[in-house]
Amino acid sequence: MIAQVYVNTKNLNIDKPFDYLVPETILDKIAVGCRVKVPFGTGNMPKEAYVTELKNVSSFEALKEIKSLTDELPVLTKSSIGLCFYMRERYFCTFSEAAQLCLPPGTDAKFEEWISLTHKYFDMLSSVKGIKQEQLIQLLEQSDGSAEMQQIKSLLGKNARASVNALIKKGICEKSFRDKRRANEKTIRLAFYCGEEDISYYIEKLEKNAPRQAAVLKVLGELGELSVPDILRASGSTRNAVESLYVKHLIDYREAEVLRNPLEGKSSLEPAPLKLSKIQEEASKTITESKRGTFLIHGVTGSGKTEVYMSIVSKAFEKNKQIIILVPEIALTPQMTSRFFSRFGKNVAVIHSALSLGERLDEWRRIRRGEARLIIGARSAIFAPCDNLGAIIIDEEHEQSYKSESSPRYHARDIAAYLAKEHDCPLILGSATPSVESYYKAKSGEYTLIELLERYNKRPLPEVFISDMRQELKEGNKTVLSRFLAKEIDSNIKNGEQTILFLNRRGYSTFVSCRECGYVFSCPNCSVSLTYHKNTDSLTCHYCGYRERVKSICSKCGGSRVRDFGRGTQKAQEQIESIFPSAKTLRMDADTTSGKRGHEKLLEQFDGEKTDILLGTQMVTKGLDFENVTLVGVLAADASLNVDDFRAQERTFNLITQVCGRAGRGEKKGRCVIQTYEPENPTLLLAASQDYKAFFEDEISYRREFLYPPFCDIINITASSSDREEAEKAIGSIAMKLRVALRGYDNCKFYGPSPAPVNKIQGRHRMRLWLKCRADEDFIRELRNIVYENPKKRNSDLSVIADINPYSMT
DNA sequence: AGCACGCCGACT
DNA sequence: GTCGGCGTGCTC
Repeated sequence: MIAQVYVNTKNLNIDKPFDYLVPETILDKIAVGCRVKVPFGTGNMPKEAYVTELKNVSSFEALKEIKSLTDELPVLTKSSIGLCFYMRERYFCTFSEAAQLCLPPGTDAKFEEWISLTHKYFDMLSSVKGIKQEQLIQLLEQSDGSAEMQQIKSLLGKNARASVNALIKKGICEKSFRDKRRANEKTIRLAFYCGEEDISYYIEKLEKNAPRQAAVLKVLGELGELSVPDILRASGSTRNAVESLYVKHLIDYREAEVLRNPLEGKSSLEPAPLKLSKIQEEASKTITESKRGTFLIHGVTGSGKTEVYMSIVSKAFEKNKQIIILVPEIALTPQMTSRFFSRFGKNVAVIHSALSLGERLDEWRRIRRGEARLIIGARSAIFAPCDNLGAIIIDEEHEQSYKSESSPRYHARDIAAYLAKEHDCPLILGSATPSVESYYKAKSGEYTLIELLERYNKRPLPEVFISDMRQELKEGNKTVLSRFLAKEIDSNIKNGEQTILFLNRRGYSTFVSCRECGYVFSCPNCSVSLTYHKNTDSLTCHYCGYRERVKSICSKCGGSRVRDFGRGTQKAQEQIESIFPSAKTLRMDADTTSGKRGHEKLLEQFDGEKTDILLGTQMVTKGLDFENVTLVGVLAADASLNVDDFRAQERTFNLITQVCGRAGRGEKKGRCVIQTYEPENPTLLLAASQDYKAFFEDEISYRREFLYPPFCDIINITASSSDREEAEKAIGSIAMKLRVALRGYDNCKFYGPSPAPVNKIQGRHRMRLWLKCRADEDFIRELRNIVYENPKKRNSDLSVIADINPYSMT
């Protein structure tokens, strides 16, 4: 038998099928989707590879043999193999880069090459020639006869391999390979009864003279296999007693894997019966009865989307199917997951960023075995190894976090669409503010639109006020708070109600500049302005981490009027604390929520302690649900409105909608204050009246007129290299070929090539070419050919990245 | 990528 | 002669 495999590599040159002979020993075990270890290349270096096909003939003659089988059972399902090929085409990545996302976490094999001295090396030393060979032998002698190839390379430099080979030929050295795995499944030793007679026979027999041993057997008889500590706890016996039973061959041990369930210890509550409103019931019915297709649930905050999801899950469970629910990482709070856990108990697998590698592996295995049937997780959970999907749900589908910003640059929505089609199951998108793309598809009939526009408890939406900050400035108010907002906060503090303030900036201020010449302190590596951090009194680059001390003298003109510009959360906190000295204020941003559970801890603090004001960045806009919050303030709506991006209006609308959703979730009515220097802006006005449909109509006509998604796809091609000329040359040749090749396509528009908005990151020069087009299969294939046939110099660090419908153009 | 092979100049 | 730098082609 012959196996066709793809090797584990990021290199496109070897990302193609290779054939290997299947050895007799694994003939009955090997299957498509298994990982194998194969000798690869002239050096026969061991490499991990994925079996994609089993066959009887090959067009190659000199086939090598597979070295060993890694998995007893296939790790890649048929469906994930198809998905990997799809991603390989669409996202310009290798098969194995795509496969990595589908595979059990932390189990990829890394191989080390070790060189050691042979037993008889001493007799051959006379044949050693040259300094390098002597150096190598010296190294090996000093390190107990063997060393890792990497170490040898760093000592001997480029021709290390030649010297090693020479010594191997002479019989002085030999090479071997060791493999390393990151997260092996944790195992535990279980004891079980293995006597010949019925267990009660021995219990009776031992009762008199060895009551401890009898007790052990009793426990094993009742509970089956147990770990030794568990036996001792349950029987009150001793280690000696257990050992004696082992010597008597009445018990034996076996290794078993331990599942570290992250939900362990959390109580499983008796689920309240699922009560659906008529509208919810109808929504759920529409979806479950039509069995396939894409559904967009436009559900305002508090309309009870979650109940609809639960009902869909229940129905899928009845048919023994699995379900994936994607939520933004930030929404994976215990608050939210415990609702699903209390209803579906041990069937739930939750995948979030705070899990350890081992915990992730355990969850993966539970899903693969079908023990976990409801999978809740962020973006990458879409790759959960389900072979029996009954539905995929993407909550808050407009969220940017569903787009991967590193290779493979996929969008979870696209992957979900592919999988839903493969498994012939429905895909459900849910949002209070659907992405313009999805809503357009729903309106044009490609998706089925389901509207849940009534708040569950008929509670009114918060009242929204707009504060004109120009007026404030004119009248001498230079603080971050308008007088109206300040008054509202004050009355909230007096009433013992809580306030959330949202500021779309991080750190102390955005940038530092000289007021005399206008010079902006920027990063020497990345050409972006540096951000001032007060706690370290330093300027930091948010791209590369570069840091410098703050200077009081301008480095360009020598002027002394160097000031920070804009207001960040730290500065706002200071001002707010001085305006309300008796109030308790908490700040929430990337700096204060770092570390495991940092985010969670902060929220507990806000909920539990008597905190008046929560001040923060993006994080405060999402998923927080506190009854006592009755006032929400957007300190600088302009900050997100004036970003150089065609989605700026959409983002601002979403943001304000979400922020407003935080107010008045309890009995009391909420208020929301939006501060801006542009109070007549239509997006702000529509956001204030919470009119999504009107906003959509505005936005879609703008997208149509200026040709933006959904009326086109955007493809971003970035060439970067530490050699600026090389990056320029590469992007230039791609541009030229693209222009020729795409002449036949309508509606293609080129922009560039030009330096990318951030034209240097970590010493690499970045050139950008982007285009508007229809990214269908043919187009992508053509693009793939052009991007990758680009001749690359041997020793260059040139990289060319293509990104379909990126969210960030930096 | 990582390796071998082959070609060329510098030096024991 | 031969060591070592570098360009080219191949990996089942």
